[in-house]
Parts: sequence; C-alpha cells; structure tokens
Amino acid sequence: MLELAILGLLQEAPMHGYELRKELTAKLGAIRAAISYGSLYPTLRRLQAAGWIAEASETPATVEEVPALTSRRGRVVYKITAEGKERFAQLIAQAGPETYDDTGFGVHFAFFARTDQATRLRILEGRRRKIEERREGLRDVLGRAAERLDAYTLELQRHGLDACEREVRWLEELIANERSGRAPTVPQPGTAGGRRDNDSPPPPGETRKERP
Amino acid sequence: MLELAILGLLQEAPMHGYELRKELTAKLGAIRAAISYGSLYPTLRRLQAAGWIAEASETPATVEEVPALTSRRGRVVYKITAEGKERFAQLIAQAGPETYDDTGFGVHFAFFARTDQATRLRILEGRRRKIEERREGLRDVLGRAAERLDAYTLELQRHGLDACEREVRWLEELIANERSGRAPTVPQPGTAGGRRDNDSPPPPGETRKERP
DNA sequence: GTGCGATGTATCGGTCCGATACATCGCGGT
DNA sequence: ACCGCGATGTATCGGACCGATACATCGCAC
Repeated sequence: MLELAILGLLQEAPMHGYELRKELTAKLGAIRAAISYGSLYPTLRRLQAAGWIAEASETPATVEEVPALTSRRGRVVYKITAEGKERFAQLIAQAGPETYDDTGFGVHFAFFARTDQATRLRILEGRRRKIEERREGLRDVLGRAAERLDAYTLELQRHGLDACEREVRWLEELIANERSGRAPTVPQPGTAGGRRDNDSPPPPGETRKERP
Repeated sequence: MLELAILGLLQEAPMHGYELRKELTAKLGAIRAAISYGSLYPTLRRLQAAGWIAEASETPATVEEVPALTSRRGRVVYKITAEGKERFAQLIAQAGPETYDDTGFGVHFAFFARTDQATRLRILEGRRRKIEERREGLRDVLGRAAERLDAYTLELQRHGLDACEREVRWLEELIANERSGRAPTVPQPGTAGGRRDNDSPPPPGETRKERP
C-alpha cells in the first residue's frame, strides 16, 4: 500500500521523505493516521533498488546561485522513473482482496483521478460487497448473539453497523455517479482560475452534493 | 492489543485457539476484520510463557466416558491464571496513546463491562480528543488545501470528516451517560417488548455467560 | 549568543497479517 | 462401503508497518 501511495505522489512532483510524509498525511488523513518513518525510509530504499524511483539532484539548474542563502545538504529528493510509472499503472489497475480493506481501498480511492473508469467501478463495487458482508456479520451478532454480549459490546456493534450502512449508501452514490459518467461531488462551483496541473478526472462534469 | 483481548476473553471462559478467534471476531467485528492465526498462536505462546495463561485439560472430569463419541485430541484449551487476571486489570486501567487509536480504543471499549467508571470516562474523553484533532486536520485540508487536491481525494476527506463528526457525537452521548451513571444508550424506544437486559456495568455485576 | 521548534534522515525491535501446510471430524452422495 | 468436502483445529514463515529513538541543521526570538 505504501509503495502505491509513494509512486502515486511522486507522479505529481519530486519530493524528499519528509515532504512525502506530509503530503501522504494530507491526502490520506481521512483513512489513516500518519505514515511512520520506520516504514517510509525503508520503502523508499526498496523502491529505489527496484528502479521505480531515483534520486533527483535538487536545484537542477543554477546550482551555485543560492547555496549561501539556503544550502540544502541533507535532503534526498526522489523522482519517479518510467518503470515506476508502469509499476504504478499496474498496481492501481489490479485489485486483490487487500484492495477492499479500509486502508487499501482508501489509497486506491485517493488516486482515482489517475484510474480509469472501469477500474474505479470495479473497486467501488468490490468495496461495497465487502462492507455489506461486514454489515451482515454485525446484524447477525446483534440479532442472534445479543444476549451473550454485554451492553457496551452491543453498543460498539451498533455503532459499527451504523457506520457500515452509511458507507454503503456513500458507495451507492459514488457508483451511480460513475455509471452516469460524472465526476464526484466537486462542491465548489467557483474555484476556477488559471490553476495549472489539474489532472482532471475523465469527464470533469459538475455535480454538487448537499451535505447536512 | 491482542494480549489484552485474549486475557479479557479467557476471563469469561476457557477456550482453545480456534474458538478464541471466533469469539474475538464476534466481539470486535465492528472494529477489525478477523484476527490472524499468525498473530494468535504466537501470542498464546507468549502469554503462556509469561504465566498469564495456562493449558487447561479438556473434559476435566469423567475423562473416559465419552472418548469414543467425540475424541478431542488436538485441541489445546487455555485458561487465565491469577497473574493473568492481575495483568488484565493493569492493562485495562492504564491508558497510553495507543489506547486512543481505532483498534486500541475498540478493544478497550469492548471490555468496558470489566472497567471501572473513572477509567471508562478517561478513555472516552481521550478518544474524543483524538477524533477532534483528526477532525480539525480534515477541516484544515478541506479549507486551506482544497484547490491542491482532486475531486476524489476531496470526497474522501469529506466522508472522513463526516465520520469524525458522527463519532464525536456518539462519544458525547456515551460520556453524558457515564457521568449520569447510566448504562450505555440502548437507543431503541420501540423495540418489541420490555427486554431491558441491561447487564448494568457500573456495579460490577456478573457477566453471566452460557457456553454450549 | 543561545535556546528551541521545525525540518530532515535513519535504524531497531516488535506486532500483526497473509499465505501456506497439514491433520481430523462429521456428513451426504453414490 | 467408500469417497470427497467443508468445518474444525494447530502451527510456521516472510514481510509490512509502527513506535521509539538518535542525531544533525535551520531560522527565529529573546
């Protein structure tokens, strides 16, 4: 999962480890806390050894112009390679069982802008199936085994069940949007401007969504 | 976390590994998938080595009466020791940072029936604080960094933010209930018959449990 | 000039997962 | 009578990821 996330982020811009972690936290903040350096640095090494990423010399031109002002020494900036882009495309398209657990789905979803629609649909439906199964498991426990469990445990199950139902509804909406060829939500109608690098998802149609 | 969960479950009844996994799945199904045997068996070993649990001979009396009917051979049944109960009490009462992450909180909460009220309150408030921080982080990203992110990533953040707000509200309710000395929620006012069954936790009532 | 928080790279031990292997039991089908 | 097959049951191994820790520099305020 980390491999996929790093490859995806480096596709947007070259970065060093610390920066990568911050971007990762911003992009995946909704699904996981903060990636540990104890995972990040070894993974970067592994990706470099495999040839998916490479060190990029910082300040590519005009090397001697600003060293007195900001003499960056320690930082190691990585950029993705052509092989890395292939690897990313392969990882993002193939969906195994780990694609549908909480973290895996979150990472895939976070890079949906770089995923083709058929794959998006497949992943959303796979996730929905998985959550529906979890939901049924919780309903079973709440129905059949309720008297074996104490009030706190039951409350935990209820809260979990509620979250499942909510997520299924969310996924249904997203699936419907995908099928109709529209982009997700995009609730800011006036954000335009000369902003570069928009990387727009396939059909950048406007679909606003009211949120309570 | 696994250690705490195993100790807690064995306090209700002696069990073997397979059974432990099923009970664990039923009790913690709301917060995590299913515990892996690759974690379970080594942990059982570790707990046994530490003296927190011990093997319990199956079919304690009348050994020769039914061996032809069900000759259970392979199963290794564990029971908690007195030291194990102490260990559980210590683990359940002390709250470190890991107590407030998703899994840690879930496990602690699942054993709230065996936790004193002051600790319950402390854990609920700690969890609330942590979720509030995550919520603020998401709001920051959605507010300040929104134009840097694509529509899918934003949608992910919104869904996460929604889940945070919901959990904070849930925690508020639980905290209010704790302070008023009542058992947790039981939110169905119109649910078929007067099944109170409140297992009332604050007075350390018997958690009776029937095993086939 | 000095302390201090942010930036930055790196390692180590430990927990947990996923895949895999292997053996037995009870059951239905033929 | 035999066979397969799904549930039950114990166990290991490699790998992913985390949390703690160490260490060094930068820019800024006091």
